[in-house]
Amino acid sequence: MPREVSKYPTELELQILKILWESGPLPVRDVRQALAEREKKRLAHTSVVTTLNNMVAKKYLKRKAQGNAYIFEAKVHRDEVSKGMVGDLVKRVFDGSASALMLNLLADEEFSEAEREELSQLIYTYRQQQQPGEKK
Amino acid sequence: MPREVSKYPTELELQILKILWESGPLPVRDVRQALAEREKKRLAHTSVVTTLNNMVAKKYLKRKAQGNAYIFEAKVHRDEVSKGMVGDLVKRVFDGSASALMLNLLADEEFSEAEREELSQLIYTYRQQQQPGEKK
DNA sequence: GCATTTCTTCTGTTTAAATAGAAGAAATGT
DNA sequence: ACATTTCTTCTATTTAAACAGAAGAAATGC
Repeated sequence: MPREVSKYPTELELQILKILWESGPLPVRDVRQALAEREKKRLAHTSVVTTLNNMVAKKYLKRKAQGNAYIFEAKVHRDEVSKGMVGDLVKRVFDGSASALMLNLLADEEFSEAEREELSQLIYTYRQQQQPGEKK
Repeated sequence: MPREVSKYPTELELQILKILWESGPLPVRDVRQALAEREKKRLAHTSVVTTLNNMVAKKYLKRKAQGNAYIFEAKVHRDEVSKGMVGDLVKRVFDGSASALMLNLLADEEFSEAEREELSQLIYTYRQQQQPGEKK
């Protein structure tokens, strides 16, 4: 059995998703240009087309005709993708423990004092949202 | 240009690393058995061998002769790998913002009240370690 | 009117990863 | 002694992903 289809976007797919999340529906040439400018990724026009069509097949994008060409638009939301990818990492690397990931982040990442302040604030915020006995 | 070698362990490689991190140096058959038991992954003996040797080539593992066979041992530490993979995710998905990942985690993951308590504690702990003016 | 540009669809190449079989060396049981 | 088990090394197969070129339709410049 060979490599299976990845459940989450690949590197290039993610770069394209980011472009479309930020700059709405775009035709191929604009996606290509954004890849060149923002990711320093210089691809042939047809390479971008192929990838975009693959992404439509994978349901990451939808496309609609505009004049004689197509424009492509993200069909998945940024938050679902992030959530899925983080969840996957938590499962695979930290055996399902989100706290373990937190710990790793706190220990390794360089947070400024301001950021640490913000983070503990956030924890309190989310804590208060979760009332005792609340379901779902 | 085709797929490039991933800088971080693939799924199977990670499963093997976890086995070796926890159960020290092991011969092929024990790795194979652990994959079957713990990951429900039932591979031919030679498949495991091939992967282990690839991992030696990638410097993830080292092997040494024991009697007529080899035993394999993790050469990379769990923390470096976790750190690398988390850092990669932060960079690719959250454009380098670890706080954005934190926010995502807090918003999406189901933390218990006790875990939230523990997390805010952790933030304080790490904050205190970082003295003003401290370098590195 | 025709050359040029602009798209699209189809086909093709290359490599990593996943997986495994064949062949052979060496130790082992009886 | 020799069949069997146990390892190893080498070679092979399959597919996804990352590209990109060829061919053709259709709009556009002048």
